[in-house]
Amino acid sequence: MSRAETPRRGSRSGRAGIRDVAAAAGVSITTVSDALNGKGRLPDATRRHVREVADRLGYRPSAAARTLRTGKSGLIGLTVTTYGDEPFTFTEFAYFAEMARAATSAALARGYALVILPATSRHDVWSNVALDGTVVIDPSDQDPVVSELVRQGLPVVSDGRPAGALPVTAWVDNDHEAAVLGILDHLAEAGARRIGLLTGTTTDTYTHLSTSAYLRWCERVGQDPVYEAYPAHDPCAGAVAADRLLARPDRPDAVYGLFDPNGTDLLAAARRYGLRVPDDLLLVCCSESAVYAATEPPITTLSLKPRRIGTAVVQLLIDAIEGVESDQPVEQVIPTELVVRTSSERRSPRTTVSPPRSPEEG
Amino acid sequence: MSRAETPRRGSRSGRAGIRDVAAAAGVSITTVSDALNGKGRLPDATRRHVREVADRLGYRPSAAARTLRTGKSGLIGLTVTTYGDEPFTFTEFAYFAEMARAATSAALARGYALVILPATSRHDVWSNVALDGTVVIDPSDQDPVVSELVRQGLPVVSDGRPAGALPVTAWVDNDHEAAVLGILDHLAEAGARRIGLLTGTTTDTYTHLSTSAYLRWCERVGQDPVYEAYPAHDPCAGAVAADRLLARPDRPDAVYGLFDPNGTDLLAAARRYGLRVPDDLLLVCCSESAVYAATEPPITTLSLKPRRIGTAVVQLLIDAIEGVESDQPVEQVIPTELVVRTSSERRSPRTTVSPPRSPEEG
DNA sequence: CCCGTTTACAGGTACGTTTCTGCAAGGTCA
DNA sequence: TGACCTTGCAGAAACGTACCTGTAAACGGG
Repeated sequence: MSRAETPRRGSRSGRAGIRDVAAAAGVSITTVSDALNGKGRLPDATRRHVREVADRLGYRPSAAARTLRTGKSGLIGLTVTTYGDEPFTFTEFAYFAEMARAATSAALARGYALVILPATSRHDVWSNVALDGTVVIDPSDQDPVVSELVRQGLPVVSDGRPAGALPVTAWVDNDHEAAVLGILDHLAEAGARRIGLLTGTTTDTYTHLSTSAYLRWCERVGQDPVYEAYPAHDPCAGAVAADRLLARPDRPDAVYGLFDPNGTDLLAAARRYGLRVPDDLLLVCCSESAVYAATEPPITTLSLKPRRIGTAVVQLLIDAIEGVESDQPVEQVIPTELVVRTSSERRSPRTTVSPPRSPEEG
Repeated sequence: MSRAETPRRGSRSGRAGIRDVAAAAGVSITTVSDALNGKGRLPDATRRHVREVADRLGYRPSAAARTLRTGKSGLIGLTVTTYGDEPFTFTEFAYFAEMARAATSAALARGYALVILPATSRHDVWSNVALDGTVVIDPSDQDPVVSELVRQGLPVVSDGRPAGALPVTAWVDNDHEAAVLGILDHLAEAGARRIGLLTGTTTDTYTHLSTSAYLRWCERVGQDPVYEAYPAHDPCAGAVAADRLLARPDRPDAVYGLFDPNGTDLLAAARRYGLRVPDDLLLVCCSESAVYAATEPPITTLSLKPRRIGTAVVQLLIDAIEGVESDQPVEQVIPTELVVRTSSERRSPRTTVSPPRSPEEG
């Protein structure tokens, strides 16, 4: 035992370890651990004493050591899709911010913290952080990150229905097709004869499902599709595409924009062409932003309820981390909410906001 | 040595450990570690061989063990102020989202990941995660979290000049006073005779500095202050306050709004009172949102350059974590940018829309 | 008074790395 | 040929915690 010679290195480092607490309290390491974690059989006197000494020394247990020992880190990954260098998506900016906020809140309420990680890892940041599970947003078809995580046995919950046979633990999504059909019916009811779509060139599930729902609706009602697609990650391209759409010879008398900024872009384009909203042009866009309540005129929006999605995703993930293993994937569909405002009310341009109408659910 | 009896537990768990790699490659643990980390003196043949075996086994080093051993986790905390249950601030929503995005990006580029943590910890999430340092946003006067972090010897960099004698390692901020003075001068030059302010009731540094700069400017030019304050975290209160401001008998002919949604709120209020912008009312607000480029009319905004702030904060923090200890606090002031649009141009109300801001940033 | 049981703790091992130290084998030079 | 250096690797000690396994002392019943 060369222990006697080493001069008690605990006090060297600034931080006090569990050993220092044990020595100061005159008990063993085990007793300190049990006292602080509420385990073992200790009289309350000892427990209090240990706790008090620990407080006095400013003892903070090492998260790394605890994680190594217990196998649980209390950390949840949140993947963000990246366009070029920047993480997060541009198009779903408010959506993502709201969703992340709800997810953070829900995670913290259950004692977990969120780690923001890029869907594509340049450096291997992924293996540098011990995760208990991961939330992925809109995973692509054969996402290598997801596969790797699943292979490691980590639970993965996705926001957005996984494309292909991606083996996620659970997923949460809206019924995008129903939402689009609901909007198109709403516009038709308001008197629209030719409904246009502002969509994206990207191949993500949201864009794809929404666009194909639009096309099927057109086919059903016998309308020629009128749509413009643009790279949704480019903030400038949206305004240009909105302009193109209204400049067409077969100009639509109603437009649904799939992305958050489309509302202002379409409104500005309509002004340039002298089109009055909603008299000459009905407008709806998918957005979580509050600005559309105060525009002139206020614009009808479809909310994907990111708060509920963020909360649900985290709850499912933590359940999978802690709880019973339900080996079959859990799927959860969150209803969307159409906030009807003046921009889509042709007949009676009231200024009051209609109560939110939720489309039928699947 | 009871080693011989224990039946090689490495293969039990799903994940392969460094021991399994060593055994499979026919070398020692040391050699595996050295080979994978580029340390030690090993011939390239050995290095390649080990790497290949590790790949074949799908070996991922345990982040917890590495952190425990090295003392570095590669994790940076990002504190968000909370109002009630929800993290993030409402008022600086776009600001925070942009800032967090830039911070995430900068951190990832240097091999670090961001952990979102609440400024107030209900559960002790803080001690459950091993941090190398922390970014705090707008720390309050005697922030207990910051004090505790500093006491632990962790570097802390704040977005926003620390109030009081908060011992942060470094901070980054705008020159809010100069920004406000610049805006007021700009409005006065455009012909404003009585400039109003839409401000907040909160006591944070941004609100306080901006308001007192306004008051001093009023004193200097001999104008009676005309301002309304509201709880900035309440999204509805802003519209009400904007209305109050324009309903006053001493109605201002120009208004600066300190918070992001103030632009749309003021514009809507102006419409209700039949005030034309910019003819009857000049408008400026502090915002990072792109919608103000497409409103009718486009609104002049002050950008606090959150991208640059987020990047700078992270760079300073990582420098402090890794680099030379510059024992004196590093202070960095980021210039603001006034994006002049129609709403503050009295003389020449052009109808051209300013070009949208391009994603690349200085 | 003795034995079984509970109480209150201590010892020691394992979690999976990194890294310091050691140690043969082979080469170089006087 | 012996002293000495370099190369190529292995052994083993930490890092700080949690928990399993002991084990004395106190206690109660017969």
